[in-house]
Amino acid sequence: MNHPRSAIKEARLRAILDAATELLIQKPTASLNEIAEYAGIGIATLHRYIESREQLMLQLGLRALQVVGESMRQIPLDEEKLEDYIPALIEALIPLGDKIYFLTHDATLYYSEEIIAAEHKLKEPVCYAIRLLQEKGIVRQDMSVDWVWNALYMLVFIAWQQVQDGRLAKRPAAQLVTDTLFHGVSAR
Amino acid sequence: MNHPRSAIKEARLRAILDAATELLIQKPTASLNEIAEYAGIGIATLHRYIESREQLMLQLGLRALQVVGESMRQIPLDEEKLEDYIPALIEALIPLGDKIYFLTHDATLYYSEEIIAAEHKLKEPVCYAIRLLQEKGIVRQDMSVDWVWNALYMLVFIAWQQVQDGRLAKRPAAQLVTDTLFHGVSAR
DNA sequence: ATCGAATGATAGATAAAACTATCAAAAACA
DNA sequence: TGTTTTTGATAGTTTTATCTATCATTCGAT
Repeated sequence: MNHPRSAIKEARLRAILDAATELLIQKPTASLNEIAEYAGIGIATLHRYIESREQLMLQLGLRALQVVGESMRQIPLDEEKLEDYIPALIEALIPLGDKIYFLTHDATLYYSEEIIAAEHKLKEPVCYAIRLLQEKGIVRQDMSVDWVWNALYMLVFIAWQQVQDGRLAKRPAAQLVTDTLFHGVSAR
Repeated sequence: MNHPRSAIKEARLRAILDAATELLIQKPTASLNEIAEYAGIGIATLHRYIESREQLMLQLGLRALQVVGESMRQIPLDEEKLEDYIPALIEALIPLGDKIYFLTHDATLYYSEEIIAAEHKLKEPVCYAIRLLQEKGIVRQDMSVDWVWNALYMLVFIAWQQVQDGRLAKRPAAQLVTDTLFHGVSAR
């Protein structure tokens, strides 16, 4: 029994997922009733589109990873201009903060093998790039690839948060993350 | 009706909170029953010590902030050796990762005014130090104090996580965070 | 305008966790 | 040892959110 069939239904499902995302960022404990209300639909209809809360969260997580993955694949890993890869990546990732929000904050997703696998697959190309950068002497070799990846990820996330809260302008955010990641907060 | 009266009771309450902390890190969705079992006490006794789940979470959060605050107050803000402040702070903060875990991951705590106020009070002295460091030309002035604080906080947290997972040795963790915070991941 | 599908309001079933009450057994204390 | 307090097991109540069923109304395509 596949819930969505036509194109219209898929669009509506997308709208529901968008609304859920938006509300859950404001209020991570929002119930399905609240989500339905926020999306402007009846609770019954919500249940016609999603199988369960768990499935909803899983979908949000997977969709997030998918969107992030697509953005990431746009960035070319050019051997010539290797040092441009990370800055370009950051630039692309910053606006997606809302999508990855769940991945860091929803406890139920921690257990999903599916999510963990997808997340791992996602970081792979980035880790590969980081390894290359280390070999080329651009990134420190005494820091693990994993550490660099995590630092990158976290900085992107807090930048997005600050933009969200209006404490940081959108435009300079990417440059700030890049600067901080590569050179830290030290003056000169 | 104040639940804990004698010193023994307070010790027991502490033990319960410790157990709860430990379990909730492994399994953020653990029920009170599971927590009681993990702590090796009956569910009825657990309820004799805590008023409700919400109160438990609040207590864990406040206790975390208290512990962190105490550690932070140990670090002297010496005008002479201003540049040693942050490294010393990081050194002191790394082992406390488990205490601050909730503050970043439990959704119910987001709403507590009490927590938010305590958190704000906590960061104040650090932000003051960061401001001084900026004035002395040690920290970049084109980055907001808030940004530096968040970067510091996040790096400490991911370091603790990696130590926890055995992906990073305990000893070099603080140095790694300090290095990354001040000079980033760039080689040379 | 009409027919079939989709919706929303409502009422209610189900499930799971939080919380309470009770009482016999154990522990603490004097 | 005898008394008081605390505990743990158990059973039961309350609460809350998820999920289902129904049906009159609305929407959309023709």
